[in-house]
Amino acid sequence: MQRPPAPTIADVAERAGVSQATASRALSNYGRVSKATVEKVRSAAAEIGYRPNELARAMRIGSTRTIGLVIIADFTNAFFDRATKAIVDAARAHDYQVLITNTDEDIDVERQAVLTLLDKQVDGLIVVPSLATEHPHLGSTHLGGRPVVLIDRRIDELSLTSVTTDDASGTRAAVLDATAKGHRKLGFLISAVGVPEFTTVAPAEMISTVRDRTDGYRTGAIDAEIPAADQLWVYCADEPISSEAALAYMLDSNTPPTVIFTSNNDMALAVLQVAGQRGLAIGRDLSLVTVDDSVWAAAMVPGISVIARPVEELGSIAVERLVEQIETPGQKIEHLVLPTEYVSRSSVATL
Amino acid sequence: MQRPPAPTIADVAERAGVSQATASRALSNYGRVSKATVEKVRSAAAEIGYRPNELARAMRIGSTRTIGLVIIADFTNAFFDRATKAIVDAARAHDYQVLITNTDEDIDVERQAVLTLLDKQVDGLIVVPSLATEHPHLGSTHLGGRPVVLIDRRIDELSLTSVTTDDASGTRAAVLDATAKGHRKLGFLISAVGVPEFTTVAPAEMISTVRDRTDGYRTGAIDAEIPAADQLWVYCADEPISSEAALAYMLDSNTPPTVIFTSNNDMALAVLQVAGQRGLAIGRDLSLVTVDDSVWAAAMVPGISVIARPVEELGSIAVERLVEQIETPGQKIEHLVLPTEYVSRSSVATL
DNA sequence: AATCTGTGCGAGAACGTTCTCGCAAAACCC
DNA sequence: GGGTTTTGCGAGAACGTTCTCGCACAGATT
Repeated sequence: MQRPPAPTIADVAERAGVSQATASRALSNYGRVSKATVEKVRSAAAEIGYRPNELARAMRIGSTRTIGLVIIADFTNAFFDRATKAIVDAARAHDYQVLITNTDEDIDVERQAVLTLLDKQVDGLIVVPSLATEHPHLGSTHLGGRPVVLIDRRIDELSLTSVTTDDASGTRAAVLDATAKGHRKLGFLISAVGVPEFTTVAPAEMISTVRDRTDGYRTGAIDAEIPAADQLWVYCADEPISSEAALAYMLDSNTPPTVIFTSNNDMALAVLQVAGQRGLAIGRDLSLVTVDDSVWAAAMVPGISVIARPVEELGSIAVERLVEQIETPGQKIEHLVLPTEYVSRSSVATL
Repeated sequence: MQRPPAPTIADVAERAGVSQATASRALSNYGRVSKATVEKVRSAAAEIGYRPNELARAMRIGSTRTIGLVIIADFTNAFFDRATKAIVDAARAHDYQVLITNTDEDIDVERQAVLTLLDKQVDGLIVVPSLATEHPHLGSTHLGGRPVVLIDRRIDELSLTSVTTDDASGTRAAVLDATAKGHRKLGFLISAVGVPEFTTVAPAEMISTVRDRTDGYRTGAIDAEIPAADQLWVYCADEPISSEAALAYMLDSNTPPTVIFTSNNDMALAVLQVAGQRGLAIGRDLSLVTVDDSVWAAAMVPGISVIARPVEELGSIAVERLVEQIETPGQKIEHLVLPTEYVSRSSVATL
C-alpha cells in the first residue's frame, strides 16, 4: 500500500508546457509572468489537484509559519483549555499553525520539548515555564535566535517577553471584599512545590503567579487592618490529600478562619470536598474564594467568587507579540501585565 | 537582526575532517562507519552544538513524525482538554508531535484545517468531525493516502477508523438508576443543530453521540416501562438561552419531569441556572444527570451523576491506531467503541 | 600470486520548493 | 532604425538532509 506520489510543481509545469520556475511564479504570483501563462498554469494545477508541499517551501523560505506551544495541561485551573484555544485561534488568524506539547510541569520534558520544537524549525515559541529556577534551555543561545514569549509565569532573569496577569490586585480586591463582609479570620491556602505535605513557613521558591497572589493577600490584609495573628497562611503540596490535610489543620485550629482563599483550583476543590464532609455549607458556614473563572464556578450553587483572569486575551496577546517578533526582529522585550477582575458571587457569606 | 545561521551537517563534517555522507552515517548510525570516526564526528557535532534540521530530514525521509489534530474546542463538556492532553501525550510517547487546529464546529474551518495540515505534510490526522453530513474533504482522494482516525463521532459513510464511546448503554444505565429511585416523569434535553430554539419533534440530523444518547434514553425508558406519555423529549439549539427556555417549558408543563437528562454539559449548566433561579435544589426538588465526568461534577454539592466516558483512553487509542496505520499501511479499518460508565452521585433524588 | 569478500568512506543525486541570473524577444525612445 | 529598457521565461543553484553507488584498500581465500 504505497502512497500515490503527490503531484509536484514539476507536474504542473509539464502539463502547462512551461518551466518549473514559471509555474512557481504563476502560482505564488511574484516575479514577471504573463496573464495568459498564469491562467494556463493555474488551471493545470487545478486539474491535477496540485497542492504545494509546505515542507519544501519552508525549507527554501526559511520559515515554517508554525509556532511551538509548551504548556502545562492542567484541567482544574481552567487555564490549559482556554489558553490553548485562544492561542490556536489567534495563530490561525495570523496564518500560523501550532505545534503543541504538554510538560505536566516536568522540567525535563519541558527542556526536551523546547529542543524538539526548535528542531522542527518552529518560527517561535510560547512557553508556560514550569520552574522559575531552571531555565538555561530558554537562554538565547539555545534558541537559534528564535523569539520566545512566556505566558502565565514570569522569569525575571530572562530577557524574554512575558504576558502575565495582575493577580496581586485581583487577590487584594478579594480580600477586601471578604473583610468588608465582616470576615476577620482569614485562611490562605497556598500551593508550593517541594513542600512535603503542608507547612506554615514560607518556602524559598514559589512560581510568580503564586507569589503575586500572596502579595495580594498581604496588601489586602494590611489595608483591611487584619492583624497577622488573625491570618493563617498555609503552604501545601499539590496533591488533594495534602490540601485536605492542610484545610483540616486550619479548621481545627483555635481560631479557625471563616473564609478560605486558595491559590489554585485544586485546592478549592479540596475545600469543597472537606466542607461537604463536615457538613459545612459554602457561602454560609465557610466562605471560599479561588482563582480563574469557569462555567462551573459560575453555575454552582452557591456561585463561587473568583479572581478572574483574562486567559483568552493572555493567549491571543502572546501570539500577537510573538508574531511581531518573528516578522520584524529586533523588537524590544516587554513584560505585559493584564488586569484581573474580582468576581463576587455568593460563596463569600456576609457575617 | 539576522538569525545566526545554524550549524549544518556540512559544518560538522568539515570540523571532523570527513565527508557529509560519513558525518550523516556517524550521527544517525546506519551504514558502515568505523568506531573511531563515529567518535570524531559525534564530538565535533557536540562542540559546535549541531542539531539536525528536522525539516530537511522530513523532506528526504518522507515523514514528518507529526500528526494533525482537528478538534472542537468546547470547554463545558470537558472533552477538548482531556482529549487534547491524552493525544499530545500519547503522540509524544511514540515520538510524534501534534499540530492542533480548532474548528469551533465550523465545517468550512474544518475543511480548510484538513487541507492546511495535509499541506504541512502531517503523517496522519485525528479529526473530531463537526458535521455528519458534510465530509468530502475526508474522502480518501483528498488525503493523499494518509490515514485518518475519527474520534468522538462516527461517520458511517466513510471507511475510516473511528474511536467512539458507548454512550447508549451508559445513558440507559442512567435512566434505569433514576427510575429505580422512583422517578416516573423523565425529561430529556437533547442538543440539536439547525433547530430554531427548541422543539419536541425529532430533527432529521443529529451527530452520532447525540443519537447514541437518545437511543440510550429510549431503551432505558422501555426497560423501566415508562410510557411515552411520561417522557418529555425536547430538542434544542446550542445556546444557553434556548436551553433555559426549553427547560422552563418542561418544568411548566402539566406533568413536569422530576429528573432531567441532558445530552451535553452546556445544557446541564442551564439546568443548574434555572433550578437556582426557581429555588429548586438539585438532588432534592429536581434531579439531574449529564454526560462526561469532571472534577467539578464530582466536587459540587450535591455531586452530579454523570455518564462518564473514557476520554483519555479515547485519545490515546486513537493515537495508537493512527500510528499503526502510519507505520504499517494497509491496516484494516476498525470502529472501536469504548465502554462508558454511569457514575451515580447525589444529584438524583430518591423519591 | 591471483582472486574474492568486506570495510570505510566520498561524490553526487534526490526530496520539492523558491529565486537569482541570464537571455531572447518585444516594447519603447528619440 | 539603432539603441535602451522592459517583459517573459528557462536553466540551474540553493535550502539541509539521506542514501545509492562506486572506489580504494584491507584481509581472507584459493
